[in-house]
Amino acid sequence: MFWNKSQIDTDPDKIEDILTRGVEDAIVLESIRTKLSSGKKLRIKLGIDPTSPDLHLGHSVVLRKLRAFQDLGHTAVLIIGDFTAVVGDPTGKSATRPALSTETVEKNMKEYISQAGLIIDTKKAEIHHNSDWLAKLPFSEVYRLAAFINVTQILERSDFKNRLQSGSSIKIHEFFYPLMQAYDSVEIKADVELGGNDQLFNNLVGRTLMEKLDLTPQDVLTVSLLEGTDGIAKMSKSLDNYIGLRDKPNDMFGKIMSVPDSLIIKYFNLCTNKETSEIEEISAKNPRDQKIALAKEIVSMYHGKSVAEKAEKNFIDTFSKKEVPTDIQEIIGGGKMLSEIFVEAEVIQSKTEFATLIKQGAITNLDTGEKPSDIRISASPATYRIGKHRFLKIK
RNA sequence: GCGCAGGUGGCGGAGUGGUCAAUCGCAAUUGGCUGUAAACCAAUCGCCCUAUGGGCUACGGGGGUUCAAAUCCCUCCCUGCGCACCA
Repeated sequence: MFWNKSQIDTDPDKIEDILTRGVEDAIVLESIRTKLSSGKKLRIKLGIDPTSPDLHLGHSVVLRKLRAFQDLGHTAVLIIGDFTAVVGDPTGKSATRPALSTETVEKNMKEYISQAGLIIDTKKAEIHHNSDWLAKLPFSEVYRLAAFINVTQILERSDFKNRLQSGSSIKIHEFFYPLMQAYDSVEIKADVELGGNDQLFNNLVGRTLMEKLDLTPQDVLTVSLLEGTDGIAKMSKSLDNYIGLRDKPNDMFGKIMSVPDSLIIKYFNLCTNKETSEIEEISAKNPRDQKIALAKEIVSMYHGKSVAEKAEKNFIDTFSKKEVPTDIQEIIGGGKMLSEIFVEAEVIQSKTEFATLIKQGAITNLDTGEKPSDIRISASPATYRIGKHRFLKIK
């Protein structure tokens, strides 16, 4: 057996799946196909933005794509953009992004890698910090490289274009962002670079730069961006429309159920391993059942099958049958005011909120079925429901 | 350095001496409808209290004028734009 060959899986079906599922752009498609079929071990680059440590399903899309390459035996090369994070990536932003401290970056990265481990095999991946080479690059070299990149092209990017038109500032260092990212590709000799579709431009600069430096230009494969639970904007923590990979099973299940119907199939395609045929089968069902299948599938992926089944049961009992969930947060009453206990348990923000909720009839004592109307009632042992999905058991 | 325009609640963005805890939109919360979807209707949306009322804190920071300031003055910090400097 020729171990150096046999390590790479060149199954045409798997290759087609990689090239199509969730893929937005493949440049150059034929080239990637050829590379994948060649049996050569490829270096697949993914740049990581170390600004936020919490991964969500949005991040999972590209990581899953990377995993697919790993499964065929290729090398995942993660580039931690520690150097670039200090600069601030202008992509998609309407304003200059603030720089991060190196300590924050390091802390974020540790967490990031640990969470990415839920999807890719981080032990087999090559991990680099781009400060390793970017920080050492002499200015003369930077200057030389900069001559390969055309500002007119960069200005075509809508984010820059908008800022230019509205008269807001664009700093020179922001122009360097694509260049730096491109240089990463040069440095690690990437065969294929992955990214979200919003990164297409940056990734293509990598191609250009490699070509100019007489390297084989990398190919670029971008995946679709995933909308968040609001169904409108790209999933992101700052918009609070995200489903975190580390979310508690019940939360995860609930959040997925709150995703608009129109996105169910997209979620299936981008976030799960379900076969296309299976997805088609599911799409024939009514939306609620589709979504339950989706939620169950995703929760299984991150928490295991049995936990997912429990989450499903919890969901159906609590919301469909309107029963009381089984695993409710518990707290000792100790004769305090109910409002105090609620604040203490962090199910509400303030006593003022408590008063509002009481007024609105949002609080129910599930043991007696009563809705307290007095703000100043004491916390006797009982189970309370606050609004639709907050529960607290007082002992 | 000079000039101009700004810094208001999670965001956008009104308000330019009292009627401002601050119009409005988005987001959020709650109730209704429901599939914890969407859409729609209604209400709420600084904090605290001895609670259809009262108090406190808040409009970049600090100080001042005034019976009274988010609103006027001084000062500092920050952001953007223009000019100058430099080349």
